[in-house]
This record gives sequence, C-alpha cells and structure tokens, in this order.
Amino acid sequence: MTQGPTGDLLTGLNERQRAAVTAGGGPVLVLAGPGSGKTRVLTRRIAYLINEMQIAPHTIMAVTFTNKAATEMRHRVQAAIGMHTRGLQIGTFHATCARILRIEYDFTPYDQDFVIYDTDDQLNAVGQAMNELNVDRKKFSPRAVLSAISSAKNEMILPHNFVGQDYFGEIVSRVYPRYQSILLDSNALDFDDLLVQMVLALRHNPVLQEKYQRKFAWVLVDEFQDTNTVQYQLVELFGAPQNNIFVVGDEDQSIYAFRGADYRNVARFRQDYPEASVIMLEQNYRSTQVVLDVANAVISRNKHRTPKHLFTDQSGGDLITLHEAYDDGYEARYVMEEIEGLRRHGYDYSDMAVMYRTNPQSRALERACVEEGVPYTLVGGVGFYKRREIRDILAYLRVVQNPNDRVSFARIINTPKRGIGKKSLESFQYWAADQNMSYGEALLKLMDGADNPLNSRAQKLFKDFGELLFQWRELAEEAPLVILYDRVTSDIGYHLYIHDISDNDLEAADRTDNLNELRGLLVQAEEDEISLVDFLGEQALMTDADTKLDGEDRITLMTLHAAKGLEFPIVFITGVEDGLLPHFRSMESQDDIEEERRLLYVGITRAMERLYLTYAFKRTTWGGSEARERSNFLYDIPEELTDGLPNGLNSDRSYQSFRQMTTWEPGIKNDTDRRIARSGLDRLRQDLQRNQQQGKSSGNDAVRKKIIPFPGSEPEPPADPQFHTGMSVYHPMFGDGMVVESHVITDDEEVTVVFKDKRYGVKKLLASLANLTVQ
DNA sequence: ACGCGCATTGTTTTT
DNA sequence: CAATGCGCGT
Repeated sequence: MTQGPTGDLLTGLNERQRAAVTAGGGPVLVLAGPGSGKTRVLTRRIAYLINEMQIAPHTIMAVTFTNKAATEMRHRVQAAIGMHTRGLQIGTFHATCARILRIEYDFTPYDQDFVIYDTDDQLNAVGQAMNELNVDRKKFSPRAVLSAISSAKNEMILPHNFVGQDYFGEIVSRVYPRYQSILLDSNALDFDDLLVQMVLALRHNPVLQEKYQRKFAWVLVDEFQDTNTVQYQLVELFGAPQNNIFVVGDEDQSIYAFRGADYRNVARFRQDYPEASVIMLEQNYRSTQVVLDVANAVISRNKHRTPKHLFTDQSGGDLITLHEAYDDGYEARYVMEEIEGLRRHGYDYSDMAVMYRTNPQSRALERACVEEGVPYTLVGGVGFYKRREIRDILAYLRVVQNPNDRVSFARIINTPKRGIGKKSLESFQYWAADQNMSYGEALLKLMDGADNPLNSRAQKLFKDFGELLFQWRELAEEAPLVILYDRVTSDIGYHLYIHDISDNDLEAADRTDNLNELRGLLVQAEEDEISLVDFLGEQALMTDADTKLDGEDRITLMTLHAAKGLEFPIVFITGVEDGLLPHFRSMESQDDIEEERRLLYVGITRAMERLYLTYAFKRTTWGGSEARERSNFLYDIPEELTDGLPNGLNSDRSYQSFRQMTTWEPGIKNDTDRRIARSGLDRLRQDLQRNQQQGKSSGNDAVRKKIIPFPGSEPEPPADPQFHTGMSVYHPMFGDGMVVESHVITDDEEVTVVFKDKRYGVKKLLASLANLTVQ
C-alpha cells in the first residue's frame, strides 16, 4: 500500500470509494452526494482499469456533460497514470457521437463533412420550414415549435411518428418533417440529431453495433441523473452485451430537465440492471457542517427523492449570511464589499464565486466588479460565438466547406449587401426545391447557364457569388485556414462592413477584436493540424460555458447551472428571490419547483467554507424596476444556521438605510419575528391594505413618519419637488400607492411609486402625466 | 433592393 | 431595455 501504482490509486480513498474504484465488470451504480469525491472516484476508476486491470485505454469510453468536465477528467487521468491515455475516449455525449458519426457516416443519411447546427441555426431552419408551409410565425413562435421538436427528439420520436395532441401539436407535426428535411438537404445535424442518429445507426446496423460494443467494452458516465431518453439508450447500446457500465450520479443534482434529463433514469438503471452493485458515497469532503445542514434543509423539502445521510468531519463552520439589498446594484456592491473584506482576511479572488439563476443578472455584477476594481471571469453569458461578426464569418467558412448548408447560405448570401434581396433568394430557393437540387448543385447549374426563373440581374449577382465561392473552395483545398480567412474577409470587404454596422468606433473596434480572436483560433487550428471540417465541428460543440478558469486571480461569475461540479471556499448566490429562484417560468408544476430547489442545492453545496445568499427588494428588469420578494426556499433554512438578517446585523450602509426606509417598527423583538420578518414591501402592502379596509387614512401617517429618504441614490433633492418619499398617493389606473423615490428631471418629476396592487408593483411615473393625487 | 423609423415583443437554465 | 421585425418611402 505504500508504493506501487495500486497504492497510489487508492491513497486517500475511503472504503466505499475504494469499492467503487476497484469494482469488477458488470453494471455499477454510484450514488454520490455533493463533495463526496465523485470525480475523484471516476478518474481513479479509469486509471485503475488501465493500470491494474490492464484494460486498453481505447476500449474505454467515459462520458461527461460538459467539455470542461471532459477536459478536466482527461487531465486527472493523465496525472494518475502517466502519459498513455492514447485512444481513451473522454467527451460529452454530443462530442463522442459526432466523432463516431464522422467516421461511420455511411450508416447515416448524411455525408462525412456534415455541419452541426446550434440553436440559432435551428431557429432559422424552423423559420424556413414554417415559411415553406405557410405557418404564421406570429401565431406560433419558432422557439416553441423548435422546443417541441427537440423534446420529441430527446424521446426518440422521429418526424413520421410525431403525433400532435392539439392544434399546436398539429402544427409541429407538419413542421418537424419539413425541418428535418431541410437539415438533411443541408447535410446538417442539430445537437439532438447527433444522439438520435447515433442510436439509429447502431440499432439498424448489427455489424456497426457489434463493432462499437466490442470497441467500447467499458462505459463510464458522469452526472448520470442528467441523462435523457436518447442518452440512456446510448448507454444501453454501447454497454451491451457485457454491461460494464459504471454510472455516477446524484438525483438531487438533476438540473437539466428542460432538455429532457430525467433523474428517474437512475431508478430505471436499477430496474434494468438488477445485478448492478450500488455504492453510496455519503461522506462529504468539501463543506462545513453548517453548509451541509443548510443544503440538506433545502433539499429535504423535495418529495421525490431518496433520502441521503451526508456527513462531514468538518463540524461547525461559519454561519451562512443572508442579505437583503435595496436593488440589484446594491446587491452587487454588497458582494464586492464582502469580497474585499474577505480578501483582507487572506482569501484570494480565485477562492470566490458569485452565482445567479439567469445570465442577465451578471450585468449588475460585472458593473460592480469594474467599479470596485475586482478582477473577474465571466463564464458563459452572451458570448463570443453569438456575436454577429463571428457568426457571419463562420457561416462563410461553413458554406465554403459545404455549400448545401441552407441556413448559413441564407445568412451570407446578402451579408454584406451584394444586391441579392429577399425576392431573389426566394426564387433561387424555389427553383432549387422545384428541381430537387441542393444549393450547391443549383449554384453550379446556374453558373453553367441552366434555365432558371431568376431575372438577369439576380443571375449575374448569383454567378458572381458562385465564382467567389468556388475560388474559396479551391483555396481551402490547399491553403492554410488563415489564408482562406484573410481572403474571404477581404473579398467581401468585411472590415468595411464592420464599420457600417457599428454605431460608433468603440463598437467597431470591439468587433474587430473579436474577428482577430477568431483569426487567432484559426492560426491555432492550423498549428494543431485541424482541418476546416474538424474546426467547424469542434467550434459548434464548444460553448461559452466552457470558458476555462485559468490560473489568474479572479473571482468567477456564473450561472448555477455552470457551477455544477465546481467548488469554491466562498460562494455567493445572488437573486434568491421569488420569480428568479424559483424562476417564474418554473412555478407551474411541483416538478418544476423541485428542480429549482435542486438548483439552489447545487449552488449551496459548491461552498466549502462560507456561503452568502442575497436578494433584492427591487430589481431592474427590462422596463424599469420591479418589486421582489425573498425566495420561499429561504424559509426552509433553520434560523440558527444563518446570520445577517434582519435588523442591524449587516454593517453596510445601503442595507441599514434601506431597512430604515422600509421598516416601521423600531425593531424586531423575538426570534419568531426574525424568522418571519417580512420584507419592507410586504409590510407596506399589508399596512396599506389594512388601513384601507378599516377606512383609516390616518394609518398612512404612521407609515410616512417612519420612512426616511434613501440616501445617495440620486444626485440631489429636486429643486421644486411635488412628491416626497413616503407620500401616499392615488393613481387613476393603478390605485393606491406610496412614493419611494422622486427626483426632478428636465422640466418634470420622476416619481417611483410602490402600488398596493401587486400586479402593478413598483412603477416609475412622470408627474406631469401620471395624474397622481396626494392623499 | 435598401434603409429608416416605429412597433412589438420577448424573459431560464446548455449540448 | 434590447433585439428583432415590419412597413413605408426612396
């Protein structure tokens, strides 16, 4: 045990972890709570298979859910066994399938150099399909239709098997086949197709199936609770007949139901493989007892779960901090203040992460980081590959590689403007469809002077474009990728175009930077001897969420989803509010709410030492700002584990002044009160209601007295203000409300009013227009 | 075919 | 408050 590979591989593992790592063949299910060393077990297991059981690396297939996790796993396996990981297949389901399909394309209806459509491409294709079918894009949003199609694919329901249950379903049942044939014509697979086509190819071709079952004798799956039906079938197919299937998961961390993931696959696995050994990892090595208790308090409210008994050696720990901020700006600044404070206590920036439910929430945080000089890395978000200039150029490259790619073709045919408008493109499309030609064929025919319905001007323009395209294709044959890039961008005058579409020099410079970055990627690809096809394929599967966390000392900003699998000494979860977490789109069904709860659970369990949960009284949304309430999930957390709420425990000024503004009782007396302390807004509403019911307008005076202006929020008191914070007002449409903010703007006054009626919430009104009466 | 201006409309999470 | 989309005038 002291030396030799086995000793190393098993060092520092507890009994159950060892059992998992050294398990023999056959199905194994590892139920691993957060922080229980799941990744460690998985990587050591792979190393153990190779080093101890003499399994050839190329017969092992390990599947993860993100590229980041895959990269991480590869590194760790390499570290564990040395260099010989040649042929070891580690990747996401999607990347793994793409790789195999690229080799075995003969068993699919697609060519070898198929392209991969991402969500935007898919939406375009759905749009095209709906156009062709004369389906009103106003009445049925392509998004909704696409989402229905994607769900169907995740359930392995093919176009001809799709049955619509209602009118919308009927629409989908017509769009789906059309959409699929557009993809086929384009030689394109969408994300879901990568999995579906792999299953179909294996199912329909026993020879192929046998080949891969022999090849991948050992199958390992991480985050098994996030598999959907297609993925489950893939595991079955690759795993058979030996069923050396090693899956690791935690039902409580299933957070991808929206893309078909079903944590019940874990239970199903136990049914389908009754002989499976089941190993529970319950010792947590990551978090303090306090953090675990909080996590457990939250998750235990879910009905559909197997109770677990997570435990840790790290008893005690800092209480978690709850913080109520005035708005998202103050919330972000509070986080920054805490971060700087913690830094003075010896933490590095890189020890800390700020998490949130939705990407747009990163805005306020980013701004605060910049203002406070806190270095940060933003994971995901509206990223690089979504930028218009990047998508444009990639579309060009894609068409060079595959002129039949209809979505990319439509994107670039008139970008930059070359005089081919909607009409011309439509008749080209119509002609191609009518003659049963792919776009590439049609273009060639047209250049050869075949009969076509286009007018002579359009013909000329298409021919010119065709000339260019075929020159580029020749160039792509022999020249390096960068040369192709330079040639394309200069031929189409893209840099000029950049300036045309940019509002100002700054934006233009930004876009140019992005293009240079893309160019850099191409240089890199060239060095790595990656072909155009492979570059495009990799790029399609690479997402912005895969941003690598390099060694620099920065805090990390990311969504709760992106945080899965990571850990940080300090974790902030922001926006723990009703409507955000749980998200308002997820509040309809019990299942949805349970998933939201798991999301919070995932966030909480990322924390090793200190955890902050914050929320805001009002939050900027698309229009103005909106009143918020703390998340109901917070009420599940035992008070004795928390610190910071409600009164006086937070030291920052924004909190205190906000409290004073919104609370009109001297203090909260006992623990029960503390526990159920309502936000100021809640009180305000209730008091207003009570007063109104009792017809006691004088009650409002009491309210007014306690409320003091919110300091520092806006320049200076209005010269001649009509309204003051705390005033009770009446609006003809919105009813009773109270002024919480007011300031003079150019010859008018902007008044922020909290209305009693919840439907109206907080509104910003112009005094001159709003017809407010002071009560 | 293009460009401007107005209107609408959307708003989760990711491969 | 975007970003997109449409209708109009040129």
